[in-house]
Amino acid sequence: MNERGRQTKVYLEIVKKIKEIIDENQLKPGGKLPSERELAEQLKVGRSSVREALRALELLGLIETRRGEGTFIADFRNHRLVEILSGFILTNEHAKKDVSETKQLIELAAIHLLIDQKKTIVDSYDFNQKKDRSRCFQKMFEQTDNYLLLKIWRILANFESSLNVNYHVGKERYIRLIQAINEGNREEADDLYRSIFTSFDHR
Amino acid sequence: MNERGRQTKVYLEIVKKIKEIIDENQLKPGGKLPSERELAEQLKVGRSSVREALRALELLGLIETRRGEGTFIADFRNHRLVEILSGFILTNEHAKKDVSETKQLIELAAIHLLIDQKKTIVDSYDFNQKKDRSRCFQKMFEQTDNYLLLKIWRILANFESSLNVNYHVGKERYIRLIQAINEGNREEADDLYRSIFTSFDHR
DNA sequence: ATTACAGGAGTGGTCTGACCACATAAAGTT
DNA sequence: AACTTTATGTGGTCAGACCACTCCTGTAAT
Repeated sequence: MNERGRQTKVYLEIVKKIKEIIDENQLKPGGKLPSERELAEQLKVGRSSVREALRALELLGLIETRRGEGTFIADFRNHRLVEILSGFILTNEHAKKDVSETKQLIELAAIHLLIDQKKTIVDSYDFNQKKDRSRCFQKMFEQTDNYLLLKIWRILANFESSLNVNYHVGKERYIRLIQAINEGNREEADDLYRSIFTSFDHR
Repeated sequence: MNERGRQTKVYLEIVKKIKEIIDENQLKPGGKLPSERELAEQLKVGRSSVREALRALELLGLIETRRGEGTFIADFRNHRLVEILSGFILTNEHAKKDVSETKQLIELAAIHLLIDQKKTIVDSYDFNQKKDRSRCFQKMFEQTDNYLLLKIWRILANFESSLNVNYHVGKERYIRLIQAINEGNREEADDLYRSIFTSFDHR
C-alpha cells in the first residue's frame, strides 16, 4: 500500500511486516526471526531501517536479540516497557491516575464476568505473601478464559507496581471476596472490592 | 573507554541519556531535543545508534519527530503502549470473542465510572447514522477523563470492526441509556446496556 | 518600505559499506 | 575419538553520502 508518496516511515512498515512474518510462520516465543540482512534484502530496504524497527521492538520487550545468534520472539510477559515508560511517565500524575483507575475498573469487570459465567475460584493460594493481590487476581483472570483481558491487566499491574503504588490488604478480605464470587453474590462482591480499594484512590 | 565489556547496548544508554537531558533541561511536552547529529557528537556515538534510540522512543509515542524541524517531546498521554502491544498480542484464534467481550466489559465499566463520577453526557449527536455506537461511546469515554481507558477502547473498537462484527441498534436505546446515566440510575443503565448487546454475544 | 522569491543552513529519512565481537558448525589436526 | 582451527553467519556500531523538507535570510522587484 501507500503508493506514491511513502508517507509512512520505513521502519514503521517494517514493524508491520515483522508482525506479518510472525503471524504467517506461526512463530511463538522462542522462535527465530530472519536475520537483519535477510530482512533488509527481502523487504528491499536498508539494514539500518530494519535495525530501527528491531531495536524499537526490542525496547518494548517484544523480541529478544542475541549477538552472534539472531533475533527471537520474546515471551510477552517479559516486556521491558514497564521501566522505560514509567521512567518517562512518572512525572505525569494524570497518567498515573489513569493506570490505577483503569486497572481497578478491569478488575471489577472481571469479577462481574466471573459471576455471570458462574465460575468458581479455587483459593488454593497462600495469601500470606506480598504478592497476594497479584496472585489472587491472576487466578481470577485466568478463570475468565479471556486472554486479552488477562494480558491487559498484566500490563497495567506491572505498570502500577513500577509506580510504587502498593496496596496492603489482609488476606481475609480476598477470601471473602472470592467467596462472594463463588456464591454468585454480585452486590456483595461489588461492595467488597470497592471497600478494599477505594481507600487507596488517588485523589 | 569501557572496553572490558560494554555490556549495555549503546542505544539503550542513549535512551537513558535522553531521559537525563529531558530532566536536566526541564523539557516539557512540545520541547525540542538536540538534533540527531548533535546528540551523536555530544555522546560520542554514531548517528545510527542515536536513531535507534529515538525511533524506539517514537514508536512508544514518547517523542515526536518532524522532518526538517527536529525531535520534540510528545504528550505522554498519547503513549502507544496499547496499540503496539495489542497488535502483537491479538493473534490467537479466540481473539474475536476476547475482543468483543473485553470491549463490552470496558464499555460497561465506563458507564459505571461515569455514574460514580456523577458526570453527564450531552447527547447533541445525530444518532441516525451508522456510527451511532462509536460516537456515543466515544463521547462517553471522553467524559470519563481517562485517556488510557479511551485508548484501549478505541483499539478494541477498531479491531472489532475489522472483524466485521456489526451492531444494529436503534438510536432511541442509546438515548435511554444516556438518560439513565445522567440520572445516575446504575441499575437501569446496567440493564439497558446488557439488553442492547447481550443478543449479539459470540457463543 | 513592502513584498516576493531564491538560496543556504539545519534537520530528519534512508541507504551503503565497512569493521568489530561473538556463536556455531564444519574442517583439519593430534 | 578428542581437540583445535577455520569459515561462516549474526548482531553491534560507525562513518559518510544523498534526499526531502522546514525555516530563515538576504536580495531583487514592486
